[in-house]
Amino acid sequence: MDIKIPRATAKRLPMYYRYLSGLHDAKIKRISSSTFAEAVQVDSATIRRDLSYFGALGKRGYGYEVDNLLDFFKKILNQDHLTNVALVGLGNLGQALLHFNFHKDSNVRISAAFDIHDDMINTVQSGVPVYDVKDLQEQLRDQQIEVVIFTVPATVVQDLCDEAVMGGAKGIMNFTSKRLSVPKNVRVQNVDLTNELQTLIYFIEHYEGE
Amino acid sequence: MDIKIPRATAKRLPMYYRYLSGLHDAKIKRISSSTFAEAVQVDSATIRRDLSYFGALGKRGYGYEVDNLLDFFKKILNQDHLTNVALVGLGNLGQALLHFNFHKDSNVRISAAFDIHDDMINTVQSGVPVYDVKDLQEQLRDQQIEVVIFTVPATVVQDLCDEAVMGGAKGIMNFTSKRLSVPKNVRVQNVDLTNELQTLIYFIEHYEGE
DNA sequence: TATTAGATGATAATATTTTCACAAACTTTG
DNA sequence: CAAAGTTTGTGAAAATATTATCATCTAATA
Repeated sequence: MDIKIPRATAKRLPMYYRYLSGLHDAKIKRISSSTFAEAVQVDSATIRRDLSYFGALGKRGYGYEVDNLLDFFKKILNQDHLTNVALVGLGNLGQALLHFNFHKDSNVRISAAFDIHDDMINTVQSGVPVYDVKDLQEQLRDQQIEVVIFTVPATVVQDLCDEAVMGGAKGIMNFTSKRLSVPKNVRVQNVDLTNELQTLIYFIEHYEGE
Repeated sequence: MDIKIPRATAKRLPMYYRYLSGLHDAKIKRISSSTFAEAVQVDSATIRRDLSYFGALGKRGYGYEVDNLLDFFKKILNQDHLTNVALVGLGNLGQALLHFNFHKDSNVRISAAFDIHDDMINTVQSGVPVYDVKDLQEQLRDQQIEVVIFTVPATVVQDLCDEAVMGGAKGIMNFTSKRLSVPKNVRVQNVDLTNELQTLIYFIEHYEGE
């Protein structure tokens, strides 16, 4: 279970998992890498390669057993237990994420929210308790939350991030454009929407037809 | 201006632009690749390499002139004119994006929104007119919009995407977990939040300390 | 049971991206 | 103006990631 697989592969795993879930729900029992490939828009050779890092999961001349694969991914992706995460910043985006049902097919749940505004603090929004952002460190520690999502202004995110790390955070999802500096045992995932959009536009202009 | 630069580089450009904007506002005149590197968390050699694809933009023994670089990036990233985009689906996430001010420092503006609900259609939300999603193709064509953001349920996104493409869309930003199939002259950028979060959790569990 | 079509797993070949390391070129200073 | 100190730009090497190929192996069928 401690195999080191390429990052690029790791990034594709949740997508694979998602698709397999769908197949399972549709009661489809087997899948070939080429069919799989078409659905998730990844080359079939890449899929076989990705899966083979974990050992021989498929049968030659047959394909992959959906339920097998799914069980396997469940363990690999920690989908067999619930992961609680904290959400810091209840502006527009924060609110949207709060409503957004991660739990649905991902076993990830926002279990605590933080904000700076008095009228929010100590209320319950979409079933999630809202705490004062001042108590971030303390609450993370008490609730043993290791994953934190930041939807706050870029100007304050580094300070809050430092707090979170002191509270024991191991994973940060950063929606601001500020790049965070963290100890190297902490992982940051940046989701910069403006960035993505600009990249998209750049590609349209400069890589036309490819 | 038609130099083919690596994709990996292209993805970093908006981030560079953003950081340079900040420097400009702070009236900082010069920047070295190593300082730059620390701020955006990219190796300095990578930055120098990235910039060098566009020619010799820096001065040896001195660094890069902020305003020079910025002007350059403005052109490269089409920041010298406004790009209008359409937003399809005004659920939680859609609403959040509508409020979200892309325009602020990016010259990208949501100029049309689409939804299926009667009570939304023909209203103006956050200054943006909302149309019936039935008219997607027609409106995109009329308004010459080439970039479309989808924040709709995964079950309908492919159909709407087909409509958009017929309406002339060249770039799609897809917030669903469904991978879209499009003609190859159309570019898709996937932003799958569940995916990102699961990847983050995977990395925390399996790549501890690195 | 023998045969064949189909599909994986493994390996090899490419392609891409990052990093290293240093000469060349510039700035600054005395 | 010369020497000392910086910093770029880039060739070469290393690290990552993708794609192609093919020798098996399985399932199905006659």
